[in-house]
Amino acid sequence: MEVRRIEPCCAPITDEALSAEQSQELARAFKVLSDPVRLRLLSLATAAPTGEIRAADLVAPLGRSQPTVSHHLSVLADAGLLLRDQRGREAWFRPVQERLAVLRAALGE
Amino acid sequence: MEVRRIEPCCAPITDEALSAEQSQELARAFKVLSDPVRLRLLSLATAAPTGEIRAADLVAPLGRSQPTVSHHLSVLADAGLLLRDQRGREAWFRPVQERLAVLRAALGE
DNA sequence: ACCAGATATAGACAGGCGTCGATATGTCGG
DNA sequence: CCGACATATCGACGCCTGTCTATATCTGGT
Repeated sequence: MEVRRIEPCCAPITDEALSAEQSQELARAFKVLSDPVRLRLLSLATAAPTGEIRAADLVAPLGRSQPTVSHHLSVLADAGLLLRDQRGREAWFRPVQERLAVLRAALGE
Repeated sequence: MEVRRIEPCCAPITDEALSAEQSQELARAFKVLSDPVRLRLLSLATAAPTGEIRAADLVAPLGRSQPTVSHHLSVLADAGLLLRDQRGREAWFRPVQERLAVLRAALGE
């Protein structure tokens, strides 16, 4: 999907007009959030009691195949929204609040 | 694109896990923001001195055809992010801050 | 009435993306 | 070592979406 790490790129879109490059970068970021599976993964990671989730535990609740879940986790990790922690053969993920904050800030206020 | 009016649908994704339906609705909303042309239209509307923009004035700056611009304006209007004001043969648009606030709230805090 | 301007609609095309099954890679336990 | 488990990668398929040209619709002025 051509995912890039989400970085602060511009003033809130309520403040001033975006350049072509800025709008492209922001659009890429929002595209990461534009899939229901990824949003659920993100919310499940945040809602987890321990603050982290294991990839294998997500396949059943999401009703998607293991490769599909793995794919979406990679997209979220590439964007910096999830931090991957490999422990032996298991992959654990925890959310990175600062990345979400970047997008929230881009929406104004 | 199956665009629906953006409405408050759920607690911030930082607070609790999303249901399948909630994640689908949120994903639809973010999909509207996942295109650079639409983000620019939105920011141009907000940055306009008078607080509104005319469709015809957006074709040249965006470098897209008139039908393409018209299409994206419709998507934004269907989502409720822009309010359409038809004046004779001209179409004027003004941003609706509350819709953006809904998405900002969904990102937490 | 007519013409020019502004916008919307229709249809077509290409590229992108989510999804899957099959398979590879890597890891732990016995 | 070897088998079971966890995850990643590959290749393919189908749908969705952004884009265009061409055309229709509507409005305002002359």
